[in-house]
Amino acid sequence: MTSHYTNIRKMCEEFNVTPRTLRFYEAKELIFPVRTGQRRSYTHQDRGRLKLILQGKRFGFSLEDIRQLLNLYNLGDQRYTQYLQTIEKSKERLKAMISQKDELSEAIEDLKAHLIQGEHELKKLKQKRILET
Amino acid sequence: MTSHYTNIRKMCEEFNVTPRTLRFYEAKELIFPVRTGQRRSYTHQDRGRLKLILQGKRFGFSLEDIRQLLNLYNLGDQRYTQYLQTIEKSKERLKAMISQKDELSEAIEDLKAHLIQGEHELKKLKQKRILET
DNA sequence: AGATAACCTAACGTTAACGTCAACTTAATC
DNA sequence: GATTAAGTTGACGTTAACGTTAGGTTATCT
Repeated sequence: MTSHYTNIRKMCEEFNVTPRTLRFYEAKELIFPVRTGQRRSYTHQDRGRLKLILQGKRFGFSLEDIRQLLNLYNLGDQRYTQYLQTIEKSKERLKAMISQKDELSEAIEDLKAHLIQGEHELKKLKQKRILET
Repeated sequence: MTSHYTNIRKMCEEFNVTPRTLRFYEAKELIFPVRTGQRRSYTHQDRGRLKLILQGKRFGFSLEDIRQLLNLYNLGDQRYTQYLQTIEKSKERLKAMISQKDELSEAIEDLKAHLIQGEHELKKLKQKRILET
């Protein structure tokens, strides 16, 4: 185990977040840096979690959603029933994500069509300007 | 033109939002119901806009983002230069949306893999329980 | 050792997107 | 015509996700 510790500053640079953000995520129990004296030391695990957190955020999950999702990645010492529940939950979430993706695809097609429309109009406007000059 | 007016109550039922929400969107200049006396009357246009607003929200656009996007759908009396700018803007947004979609797809694959993993573990746990009983 | 830099906690401030409540006006109903 | 229902305008409250001081501690550098 090459437990490679990082301080808060480096962590922030690496992921382009502020110290306040990392402390906030810790307060919300999303990451668990260890303490060296008073200072925080971030581990490999924290880095992995933070990556997932930022990814989750980018497509609109709340931190609370993400916290629950993160637990999916840390099973192993869980009890049987809890295990089942978690899997059920993540299946639901998967369904939600897929439908969100589908909706996004539709909206993209929609916007594309509008753009093509727009460029046609643009051509017409150009023509008119030439004729009027 | 079959200008079909609707009151706030029906509008809310139709789209499953509260009156407060509609008034809020109006204050933010996203919809423009006309007034019949003091009361608001929602037009066909408002309905179309509201539909787009709710769709936009579902994949994480802010109301301000949406307000700008909505202007895309109401060109026609615009001037040439503005037109160009708007199209440029929407192209950027389209790019953002596509990359968001791609990222979502990746995350979905990721989660799927984890689920499969999870169900394997589950089987193992089951076996173990049977053996232990 | 004294200054400076990096880190800490605690607590209040901020923005978006409404919720909630009070006090009032207009419309509908008995 | 009095009551009830529906709608209206403020204005203050709320939650999430941090930003922003303020004031104190610990390393590090000179």
